[in-house]
Amino acid sequence: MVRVRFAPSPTGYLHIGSARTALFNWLYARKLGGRFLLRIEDTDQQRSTEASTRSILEGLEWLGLDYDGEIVFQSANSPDHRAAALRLVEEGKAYRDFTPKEERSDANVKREIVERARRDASEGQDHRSNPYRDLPLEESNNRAAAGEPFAVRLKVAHEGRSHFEDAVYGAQERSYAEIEDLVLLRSDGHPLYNLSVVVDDVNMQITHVIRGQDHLTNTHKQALIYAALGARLPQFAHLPLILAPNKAKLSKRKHGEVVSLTTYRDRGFVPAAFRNFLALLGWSTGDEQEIMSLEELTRRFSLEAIVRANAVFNFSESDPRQWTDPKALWMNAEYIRTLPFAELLPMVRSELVAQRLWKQEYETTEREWFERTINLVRQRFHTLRDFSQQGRAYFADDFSMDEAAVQKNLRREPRLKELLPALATKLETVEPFTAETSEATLRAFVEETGVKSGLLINASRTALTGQAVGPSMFEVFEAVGRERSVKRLRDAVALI
RNA sequence: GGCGCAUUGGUGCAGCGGUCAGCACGCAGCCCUCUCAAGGCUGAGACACGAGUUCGAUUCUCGUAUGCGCUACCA
Repeated sequence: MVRVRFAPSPTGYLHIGSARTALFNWLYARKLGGRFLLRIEDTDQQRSTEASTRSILEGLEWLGLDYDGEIVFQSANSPDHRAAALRLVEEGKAYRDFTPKEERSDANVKREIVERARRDASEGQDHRSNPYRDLPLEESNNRAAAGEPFAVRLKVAHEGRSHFEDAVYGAQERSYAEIEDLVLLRSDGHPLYNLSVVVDDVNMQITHVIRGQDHLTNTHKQALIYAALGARLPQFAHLPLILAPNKAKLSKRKHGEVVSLTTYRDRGFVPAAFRNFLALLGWSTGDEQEIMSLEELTRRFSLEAIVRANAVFNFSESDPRQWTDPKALWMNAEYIRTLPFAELLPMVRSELVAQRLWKQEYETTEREWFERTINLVRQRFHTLRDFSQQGRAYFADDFSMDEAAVQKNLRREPRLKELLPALATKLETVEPFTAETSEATLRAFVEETGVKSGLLINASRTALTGQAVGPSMFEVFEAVGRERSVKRLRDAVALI
């Protein structure tokens, strides 16, 4: 049976790249009737937080990705990891390195790595030159027993090549000569990442490791650990990375909240829309279909169709209208306008509740009106927030007047001072008060007064909604209702 | 520095030896129209470069360039 896992570090918010990794793992598991497990890699005590773990769980839930079994907290397994390392020492597959720990400042690691590599190369230093590599086990045991600190390193063979088949990137090969005797256990006894992942993946019986491409080359090291442990290698599938517009790594420090999944929830994304968008970053069906439900994504998903090139997440810090990828925004609007009302309702409700615009009647006596109104306004909304922002005038009387709209549609024509109240009076007696009858009334009024219909229509729009744009005005009359329409037409005079 | 991976319009993807190089988002124009959307139509816009292989390369091979990743007693 297929068993996959999503293994985030709980350091900060859930990154959209991680979210996509989770999605792909989930899709793969669900497609094959397998298990989708969750492992929190909280071994970095300094940086891991409970709040972060919570936000990861919330994020998964928001995306609709449920996990199987209990959450595994990696820190709980470190005794296992340590035992595994020591067992490898006993078996001669790893050795204790008594070299004192080299201190390196975090800030310069990258540079130090490059410098050391250059130095080693020029000195012809090979990766098997550690003086403790061939220390007899007995002496090693004695020194350890005497309390001398040591790190544990894997013994990598002198000759040969490491191979594995990646489901996305194909056959991968690397010479052992390029791989150092990697540290499994730090001198303070803490297991290192590569060891921990492998031991946990073995224990969790993971069959497919689907993760970011940044792990591709390190997979050879992990393959060595699998071999030393005598465990079967899982199938690997590495995913292309999601990059910022300047093709750099997407990071919170540099790019801010666009990379955080919670941002999308908070800014009014429909989960299905964002999920759909994420699925299309680095994967496609091969045909022209882009809008897909979770069921459809599951049915059509395959590792073979994953793209190898990194994807650029296209947004613009300077343009608020493109605060995130325009296609994601488009897709969200697409979902908002096409989702069955019943599916949209809970999301609209919570938005209105949050903004104190919700009335219980919307689900009882005013249900019909509410549904018609939502269906009317959602046609031009992009996020769920719009229901309480641009849509406020439909649900409350204390909406704001857009100054530009007032200028353009009301103030430019002084005659509106008389026209609007007169129109209000006409509308007051119309029965029933619908889009059709309000239109007939307004058209008749136009005939009578000889003004242009557009003048009254646009003025009415601003009077009733505070805006210059919106749905067909006669539908707006009906949605706002007679009483409020009449009042707003009369109140608008004060603004002219 | 070494190793690895990648390279189709601004972005996301199709293409898998012969296509007018396709779709979506975005952009521009037109239609529709009471505004703005939606919708319809039209348009601008790409195979990184150089060698090979081949009757023929976007597609296969090699090289170059560029980008990204890894390289640590970080994860």
